[in-house]
Amino acid sequence: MLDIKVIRSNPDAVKQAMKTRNMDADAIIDEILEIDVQRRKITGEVEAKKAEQNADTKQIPILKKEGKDTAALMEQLKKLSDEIKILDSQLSDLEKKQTDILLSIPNIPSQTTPVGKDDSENVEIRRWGEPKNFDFEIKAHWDIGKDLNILDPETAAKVTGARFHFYRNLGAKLERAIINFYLNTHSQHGYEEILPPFIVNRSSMIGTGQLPKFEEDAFRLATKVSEEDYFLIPTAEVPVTNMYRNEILDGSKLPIKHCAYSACFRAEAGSAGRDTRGLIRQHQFNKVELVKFVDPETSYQELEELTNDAERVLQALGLPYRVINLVTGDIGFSSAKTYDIEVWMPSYGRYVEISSCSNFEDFQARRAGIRFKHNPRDKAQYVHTLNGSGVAVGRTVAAILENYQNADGSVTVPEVLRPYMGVDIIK
RNA sequence: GGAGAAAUACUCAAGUGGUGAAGAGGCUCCCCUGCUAAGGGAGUAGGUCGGGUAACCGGCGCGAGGGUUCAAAUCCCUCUUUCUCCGCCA
Repeated sequence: MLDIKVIRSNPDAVKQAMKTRNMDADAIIDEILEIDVQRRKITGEVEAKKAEQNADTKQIPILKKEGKDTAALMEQLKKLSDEIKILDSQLSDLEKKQTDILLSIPNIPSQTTPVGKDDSENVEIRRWGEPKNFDFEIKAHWDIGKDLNILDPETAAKVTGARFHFYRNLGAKLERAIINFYLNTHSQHGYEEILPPFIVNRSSMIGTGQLPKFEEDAFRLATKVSEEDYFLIPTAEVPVTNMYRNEILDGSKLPIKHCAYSACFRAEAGSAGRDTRGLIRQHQFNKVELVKFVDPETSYQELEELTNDAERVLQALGLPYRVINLVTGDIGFSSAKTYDIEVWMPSYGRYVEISSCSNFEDFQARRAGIRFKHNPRDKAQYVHTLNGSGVAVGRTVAAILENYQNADGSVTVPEVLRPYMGVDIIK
């Protein structure tokens, strides 16, 4: 959420920033400014009346004690009270409108995010590893998985529906090995491991920016567990970031770094027909997420380090990848700057996203109320939040099956995973 | 799922409709002291919103949201969480 004060003091800059996201927000910014003027005017009026009410109300017990008649004063105060009620309800309407609009405006891109229309203009930052040249006809991971009897989407289609998978045998074991390898690696590099709930309430979804705008992408539970709406998490970012919702953190504890495994659930509402085969685009997939809460002054340095931390596991697996800097027209709703890490996928003949590392600056922190103080007497200020996949597990399986496939249909297990798997080869 | 109790500041905790939400611990500062402890004194309701160049002024704020009332921590309703007991359960 943007700070209304920023919009108030610099509306043209905000409008311009939204244009770089391919969003014409001129009308909505003008509307919110008008609401803001109204809101502050009525706030002044109602607070003056409340001050008067408070002062006069205090007179009543004094007058009563003196044995004087309070009927006239009480009648007068009744009128004042009615006026306050009317103004209060106008005010809460305006506040709600203002908040609704603020929640629907995306973050302002960082100055270091390149301006560009769409993903075709994303800027490649670096590459690691060399895509392997195969001297046989390569197979896509879904065919490898089927032939080795380790991936079974057909049974999942019967049991659940499209875009779900059963993993079997060494496939299941490979997925589990990768999760363990990722968590072990990240927790050795200063990330405290978290195993979060996979269901969150509406406030948490708003806190990280999935709601109110993208409800159609989320799985909402139809069964009522409580009065609150419950959602399946689209990423561990949601529960882990919201761990500190409405808290004031001790500044000396920053940066706080967490890694978390979770299953992730996405409706993929707008992606019908895309990546329908294989593990690339599923309604449920596994991911290890990295989340950081940092001092605003260090957040861009922290983004570089977080990206490096995600890259580390791909390097250890020997999977070729590249890092790209997303342009303003391609970054996500809550992000100010995003690096995507794309892994080489032989069957696609190109790099495919396997991690997305973002600095949200104070956008999520303001929504979720996550602040810090260095000193108890300081004014609390918003932390900067960052997160990145470290990395997507299902896509890692796809990349391993394809990049490590052999002419005989078997798949070599990357060396770092062998202690977890107990085998060198899947055949 | 059933029954009961609770939620007030960093912690503990008093407060059954009325002018400033007690008190204690802790913390900060000061005094005393060669230093530390003990002792003495003062401060300490966070936070947020609005106004103001500022000092400051005002509103809100007792788990959350509504309601009653001139006035709500206090009365009523709904919800959330925690605890105790019963039932069920991996």
